[in-house]
Amino acid sequence: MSASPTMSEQWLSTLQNSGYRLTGPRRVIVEIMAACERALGPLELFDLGRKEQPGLGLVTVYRTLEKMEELGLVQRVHQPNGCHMYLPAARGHQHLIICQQCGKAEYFEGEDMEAFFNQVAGEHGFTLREHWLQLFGLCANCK
Amino acid sequence: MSASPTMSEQWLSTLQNSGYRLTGPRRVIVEIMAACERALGPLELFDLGRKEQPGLGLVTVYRTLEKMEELGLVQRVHQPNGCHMYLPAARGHQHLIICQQCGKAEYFEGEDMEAFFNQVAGEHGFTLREHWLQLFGLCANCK
DNA sequence: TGTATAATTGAAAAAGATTTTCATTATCAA
DNA sequence: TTGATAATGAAAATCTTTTTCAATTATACA
Ligand SMILES: [Mn+2]
Ligand SMILES: [Mn+2]
Ligand SMILES: [Zn+2]
Ligand SMILES: [Zn+2]
Repeated sequence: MSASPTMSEQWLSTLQNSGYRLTGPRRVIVEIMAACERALGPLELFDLGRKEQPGLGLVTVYRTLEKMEELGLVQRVHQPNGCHMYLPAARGHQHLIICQQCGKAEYFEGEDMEAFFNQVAGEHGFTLREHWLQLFGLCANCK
Repeated sequence: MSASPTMSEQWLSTLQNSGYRLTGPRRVIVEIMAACERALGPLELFDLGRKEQPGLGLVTVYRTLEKMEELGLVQRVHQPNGCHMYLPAARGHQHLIICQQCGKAEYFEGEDMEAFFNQVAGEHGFTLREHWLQLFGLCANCK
């Protein structure tokens, strides 16, 4: 009777099945991100990771984020200042609402908008290839 | 019989009326941006500007963009890589559709969406303070 | 018209975020 | 157990943007 695999175990399997090796630093980073409810920047993740893995390098954080993004495990959050933060990826295509105070992030769907976006693009003679929608505000706790 | 003021003359007046001085470098940057139909990055703007004003410094480009943004003359375009580009600002709140090939940008309205965004925020317990919507694709020329 | 003052300029240095290089170490298939 | 090779972290390099600073210039006003 084995318990259902945790999120971080799933992510580690995904990495391994994709040909990546499982290492201490990688495990720590994956475990933190898989359990994360708010957007984290590379430096924040680095600081959290070092508590578990003192020798951890910031480069490894960047490299692991890159792989997790490539595998669709995490997704980038665009910040107004240009820096990026990361969140566990939503399944399917979803959009984000992010608390400007504490970083808490939640996903929402917007199927109805996709049609609207395509229509707008068509009216301007554009072929739509990508879109970005993020809402910013204050979460229930922070307001 | 004076002709109606050009866009760049208007922008220069706005700068002057806001207490900023009119200088050669500033004029050149304003003239390029006011006539621009595609999103420009600071370095591109710098290269264009140097043709008119050989001694121009990149710092002055950044500083002038900052002032034009503050006065609502230009608006930032967020790029996926984190860097910023700039466009003449739309009047009122509009959204952008940008060509990934040539940078051509057009505005579109989305009043109907604002209500939807507020509803989404409310459902998640958030108070909405800002939103970002940008569409990316290929313009008629580029596809 | 000069002149004083404060704004503006560009070079250079600094700051930050991210990426690259490289020698060493660790994983894992055989 | 071992060997090929992936992964690591330190350090250096990149790239964009900001700050500092001494010299120059626009502009209000005498
Ligand atoms: Mn969407
Ligand atoms: Mn941005
Ligand atoms: Zn919050
Ligand atoms: Zn185009």
